[in-house]
Amino acid sequence: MASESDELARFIDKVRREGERLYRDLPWRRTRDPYAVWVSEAMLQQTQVSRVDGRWQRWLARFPSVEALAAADQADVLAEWQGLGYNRRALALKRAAEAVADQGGEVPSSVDALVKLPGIGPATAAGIRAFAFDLPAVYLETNVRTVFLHELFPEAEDVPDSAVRPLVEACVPDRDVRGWYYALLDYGAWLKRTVPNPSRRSRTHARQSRFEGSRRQKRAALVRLLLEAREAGLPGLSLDDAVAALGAQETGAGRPEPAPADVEGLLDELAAEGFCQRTGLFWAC
DNA sequence: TTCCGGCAAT
DNA sequence: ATTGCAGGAA
Repeated sequence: MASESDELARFIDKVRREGERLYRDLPWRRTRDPYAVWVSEAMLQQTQVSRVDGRWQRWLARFPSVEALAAADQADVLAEWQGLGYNRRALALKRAAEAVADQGGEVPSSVDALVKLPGIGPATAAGIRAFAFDLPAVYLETNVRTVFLHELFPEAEDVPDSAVRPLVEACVPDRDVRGWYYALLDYGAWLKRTVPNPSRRSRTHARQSRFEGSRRQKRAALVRLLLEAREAGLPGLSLDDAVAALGAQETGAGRPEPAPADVEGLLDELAAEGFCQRTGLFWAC
């Protein structure tokens, strides 16, 4: 009689086989340097492998260690991040590096210590544990979720992570945690190109609001303007220049130009988040 | 729950 | 024009 553990054992065998068949020799799999692995995890949050490849190498060449990143100018860090998206991740990574450097420079390996660092949540903490330290971890992210839903919840809809997580936990191997999760990631990534995205049946799955014309797009444009002003040797970005640039962007796209007060509000929010500092009618990073 | 970037594939 | 991405924080 087929027990639940038999089903799980067959599942594990299949994932191992598929993982071997579909193995991706990604650059960040060729290092065990915790900092380098951490940077890869941070970059890969909501960002495709194809875009991180190249940028990860360039980042490590420029900021080769926790100490180097901690000592770097934040604006340089932000500039190096451009194109990866979600600028907050760069700020969090920089701040976390400063915290780790203050604590002696060793990247922690416990989930508790990792999650205390800005920008590191349960998934990233588990990724660092598994890939850098080869330690047991419950790594539940989109590719892993895809595999479990496809294999173990083939018909279910609106599946909560609370139903998936115990299974992920039950599958954590005694040895080669790293290889197990590589297999899950590679099989999951392949599944999404092969069958209708199983992750869509997760309760976690959410559609994102439209980017074009969004507030998000304006924020990103302002960050670029701040970096350009700095690059040009200016004391900062003036409200007038920001209003003009954003106005041109919006008008060119057939949208109404934002009011100066709105642009000022966006800049002040960026300042409050630590992207820049305000002095009078100038914002500098 | 909502917000946060940017891009390639479709 | 839509989709989804090795998620985290407020």
